[in-house]
Amino acid sequence: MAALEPVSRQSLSESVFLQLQDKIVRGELAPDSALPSERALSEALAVNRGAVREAIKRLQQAGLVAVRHGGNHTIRNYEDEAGLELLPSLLVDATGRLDVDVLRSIMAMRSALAPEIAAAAAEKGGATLAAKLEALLEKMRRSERDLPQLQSLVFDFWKMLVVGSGNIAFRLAFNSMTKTYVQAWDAMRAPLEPELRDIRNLRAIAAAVRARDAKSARTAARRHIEIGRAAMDKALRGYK
Amino acid sequence: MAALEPVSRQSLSESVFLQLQDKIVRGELAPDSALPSERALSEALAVNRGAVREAIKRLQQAGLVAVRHGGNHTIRNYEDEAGLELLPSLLVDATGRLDVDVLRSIMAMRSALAPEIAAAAAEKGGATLAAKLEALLEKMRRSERDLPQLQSLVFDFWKMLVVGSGNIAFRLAFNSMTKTYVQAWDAMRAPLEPELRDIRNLRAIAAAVRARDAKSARTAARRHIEIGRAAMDKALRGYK
DNA sequence: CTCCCTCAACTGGTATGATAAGTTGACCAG
DNA sequence: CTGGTCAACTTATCATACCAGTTGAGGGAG
Repeated sequence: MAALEPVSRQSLSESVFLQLQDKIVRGELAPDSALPSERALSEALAVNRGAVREAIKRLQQAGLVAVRHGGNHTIRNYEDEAGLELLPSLLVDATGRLDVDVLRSIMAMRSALAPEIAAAAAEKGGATLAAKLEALLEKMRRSERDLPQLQSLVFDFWKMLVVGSGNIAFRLAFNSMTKTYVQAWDAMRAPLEPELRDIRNLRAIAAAVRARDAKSARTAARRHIEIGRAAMDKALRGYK
Repeated sequence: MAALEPVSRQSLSESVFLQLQDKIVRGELAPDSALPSERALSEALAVNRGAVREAIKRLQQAGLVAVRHGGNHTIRNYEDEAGLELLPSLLVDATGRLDVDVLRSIMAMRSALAPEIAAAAAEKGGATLAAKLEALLEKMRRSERDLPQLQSLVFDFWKMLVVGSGNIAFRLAFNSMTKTYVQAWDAMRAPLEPELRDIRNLRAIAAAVRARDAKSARTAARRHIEIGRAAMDKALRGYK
């Protein structure tokens, strides 16, 4: 039997939040325009005002609306105000389609961060971290035929590097990126296959971590990531 | 008379959110432990339950607590779950003191992103963007004696590059970083002065944008940022 | 006529109490 | 040990007040 998953339950405020967020991100609610009053929203959405307020608090935190006591809430320009945590909802629209521009943006960000993450991990790392990485590499060797498994292991490899880097900014950014990846986890597998099969450079990173050689770690990571980026570029060619 | 600022008014749910967030980030509320019930919290904090719920919704979105209907909410490990938007509250504690480890992390992240931002802007850019950058450079030349003004202009320069890069991931990450910077805006001015006065490399970036020369833009940005990083490292030495 | 004040009619913010729905653990029957 | 029932928690939702800030229309003073 296939793995069972918890049934997804969505709270009312969650639904309201997602619906409003979507309308804002799609531009259906224009920046600087006023949001309907809370009372009007609660009536239009057929929920109580508390649910609307909870949703709006989340929109406020996400930087999508500005709140002002006494006046209507206003839509903010998310490109200027939102943080990296908005990326997942930009990558896929309501129908589940991927936005290729956003995907390209993510690949560029990956290329920027990965080498420095590897370098930082190499500086901080040492034998303990290297051993864990090597254990993962061994598992990868045995999963050559199982691409999904390989994908998962490569992800674990990077997570380990990120944690090992001891850099909280990298780690938080990685978390944000992770939430974005899961949206496209399956879709990215095939285009990224060349990178997933490039164990050689991952080995080089692990070796560099063991040797505390930041420079080698950086170049190996750059080479590794560049494989995926080129492959993805090729797959995306012709999409605008 | 000094510039007046709007008095800051904080809603109840805002206060509750900040207080709980602080306790979680400081480890006072341990990961995987249960949050007091909403009713208990509203009584302990002497606010109505709606305010507590609004705060908890925000904590949930920030990845700091897991919400479960019927059971107590539980604290999550923010290092594994939170996104980049948490960085500001990690940088300064409740008393306003900066965390130097976090500051170092931010400097590393800056070093990773800036060169790629400049490169992407150079690829996309062209004369229009270059003209705007050059206008900023001219203003900088006239603000040599006014360090705060210079700091603000250099920031604008980078913002322009980020927007010009056309990369939404870079832009959102920049927004998150910005919210972090403002917390330490004044404190960072002196340590970063050597970087702020390094107009030469900024000129090189602008020229590279005009020439659509991504490679030159990248190296100039790297050189520029590295000046600040080295200066900050020096200023932070001995703080560990 | 213009200016300024007042106030009513919006807006969001807070408070309270009731009810529905989900979780947990104790207990008991088979 | 298994499965069922139930009581005592919890969060989720709802309805209805009332407080507080903002805005603009209207009326009176100059």
